[in-house]
Amino acid sequence: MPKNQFKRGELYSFITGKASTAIARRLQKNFKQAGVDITIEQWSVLYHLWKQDGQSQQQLCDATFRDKPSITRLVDNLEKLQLVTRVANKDDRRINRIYLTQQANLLQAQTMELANQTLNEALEGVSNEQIEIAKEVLQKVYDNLTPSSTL
Amino acid sequence: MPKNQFKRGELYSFITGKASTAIARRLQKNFKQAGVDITIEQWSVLYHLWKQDGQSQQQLCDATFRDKPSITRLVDNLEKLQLVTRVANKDDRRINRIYLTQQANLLQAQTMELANQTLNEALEGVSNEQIEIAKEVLQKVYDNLTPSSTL
DNA sequence: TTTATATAGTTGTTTAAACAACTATATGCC
DNA sequence: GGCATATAGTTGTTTAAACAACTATATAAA
Repeated sequence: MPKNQFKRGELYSFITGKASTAIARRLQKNFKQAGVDITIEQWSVLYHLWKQDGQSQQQLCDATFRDKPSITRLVDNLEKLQLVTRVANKDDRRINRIYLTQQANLLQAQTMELANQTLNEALEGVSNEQIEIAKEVLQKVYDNLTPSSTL
Repeated sequence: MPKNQFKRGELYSFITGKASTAIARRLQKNFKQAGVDITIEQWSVLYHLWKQDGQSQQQLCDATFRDKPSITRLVDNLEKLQLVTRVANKDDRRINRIYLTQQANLLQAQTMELANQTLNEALEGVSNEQIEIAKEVLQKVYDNLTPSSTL
């Protein structure tokens, strides 16, 4: 018999990612209420730059699980908002390094707090043990489906 | 102390839904390989119509967790593909009922099989107990963040 | 040095999401 | 009946994702 046979109805929510969609919508709403006028996708790029500034666009692709055109355009929009700057690399002129502006750094504490708050809203009533298992499952799913793990 | 304090790094994957994105991409790829030329979003509408045909657009909004403009345009595109038809309701002329075409019904068995197969790829090596807990957590997150549960 | 190949990033096109503003129909109240 | 309000659906606009095709630079091989 097949390893995992899904009862109808179970299948759908796993595929559509209703939960993560709900989290993203709530976070966007919380940003808006706080007067933070950036998209969640833009924030996700800033998030990785706060972890390490000056990453190349390719590094941001890997970090954010997006393709190169998506990052090109997100960086375009972040540049228009004066939150990052592209700096051409001297040694390898194919590479742009992306640096945060002062304006972007002003957003860090506030938005990280909003993200934490949003996750607390989302996970209200869920035990740490359950969260731990859910995270493991989601990580395993990701690893199962992401080519780099099979190379 | 706060109920759930997230270590940095844990936060990100929950918000971005990397796992569900990965599943959607794999399903799209599996559709393409099988010569099924529809998007996952279009499929998600068909999925709910296969469960119950003739739903109104509003019912499809609720079922697919999308807003009305999104459903309007998905139905537009599904109509262009001749997979559904809009039928104006006699009693209440505001309502369109959406009906599957024969062509759409031909896709049901194949795409449901591809979806099951994709989930099996995704959940390889994950126990049923873990899956059960992950599902509970995701459902709880959804309920926590979805207004209807608070009304 | 020339040529092939790989890597970094950009551009074009289609589909979809989010949000606001809109039209049309129905319902409830006076 | 006439008016306010709610509901169903559409349209416009911006942002983003996916995919293919492209340019520019670097590396490796001949």
